[in-house]
Amino acid sequence: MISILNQTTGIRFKYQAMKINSLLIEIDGIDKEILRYLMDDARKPILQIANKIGISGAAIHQRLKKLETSGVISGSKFTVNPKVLGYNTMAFIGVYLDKASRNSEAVKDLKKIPEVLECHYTTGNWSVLIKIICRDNEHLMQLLNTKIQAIEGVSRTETFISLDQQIDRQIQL
Amino acid sequence: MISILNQTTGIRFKYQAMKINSLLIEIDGIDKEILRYLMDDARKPILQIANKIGISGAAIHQRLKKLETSGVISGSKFTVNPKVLGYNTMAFIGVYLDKASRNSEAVKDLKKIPEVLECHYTTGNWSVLIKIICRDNEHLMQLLNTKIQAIEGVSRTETFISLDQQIDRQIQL
DNA sequence: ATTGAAATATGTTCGTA
DNA sequence: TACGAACATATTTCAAT
Repeated sequence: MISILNQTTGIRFKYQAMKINSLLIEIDGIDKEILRYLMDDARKPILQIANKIGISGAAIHQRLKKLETSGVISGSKFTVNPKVLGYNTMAFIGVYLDKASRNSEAVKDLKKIPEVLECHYTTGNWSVLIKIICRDNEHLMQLLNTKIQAIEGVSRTETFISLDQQIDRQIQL
Repeated sequence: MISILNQTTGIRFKYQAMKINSLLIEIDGIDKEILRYLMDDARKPILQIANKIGISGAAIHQRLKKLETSGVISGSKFTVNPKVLGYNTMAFIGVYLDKASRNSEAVKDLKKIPEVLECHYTTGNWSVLIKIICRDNEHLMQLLNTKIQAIEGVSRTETFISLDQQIDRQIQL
């Protein structure tokens, strides 16, 4: 067990140290290498990864199981290209709620809008910042006027259209 | 080949129709159902999906191939949980560039910062809006002071810390 | 933690409707 | 498009180190 000494007060925070230990998972270089392959392609065969890294497939399999049970891997997803389906306009919308306490109800309503991809409870002027995908500007306008502004407690919105997403990636290992 | 008749001019726009055809991919209900399963879990066995939907595995396989070659599916990814690795602070940063023409160089520099997950060229006050993942507030501060502000052309930034990501999903089919 | 080999499960192709 | 059966790959387990 690690304890941290506060230099000013002289008090050791053992509780704090324990909390940090229970949350933080350590992964080594081989784990990182395995994950780098699978973060790029979830269906990459274990044996191909094994050959590239130079350990057996069984070892990779065992490490992956550990990474799953420890929660490092939270799942796998097929990624769909919205543009091919006709969704060309991405936008960020800063939403003002007249009472911050309305947040949880507002989020429930936002979840019902399929075009809403992300919702963040943020510091700063807005109550929440949302990311949204629409077919075009007209669709975006309709959403703002008939869905977002219609949510109880929403007083005002500020919209930023993403003309080009220049970076899109996960955490780098 | 489809041609579109302009009622006013009487001219048929074959070229336009072809262009629309090449961009917009139509997918039917079965495709959507297959994708819904795989967007949730890229490693879900085809035969399990086949049983749930009520068609053969070979048919699913054939449809998936079509969805891949048409570009509807852009890949598959293992998703890593940043919190478990000690990355607890997500933030959005609005970046002002003193010249809009600096954008492409600035993006190159931003790509070199591993903590930057997204970068959007947006309408509105900022030149770009970036999404970033950090270990904690101190790490965020260091990044702002030593990496982001150090990029040539960056005049000012506005930071919004995400205290809680309440929605995180792909386009809904 | 790692291995190779065996056992099981899954993906892919192909002839046919 | 869809099917089922045959075939090819991938995964998981296991005994041993």
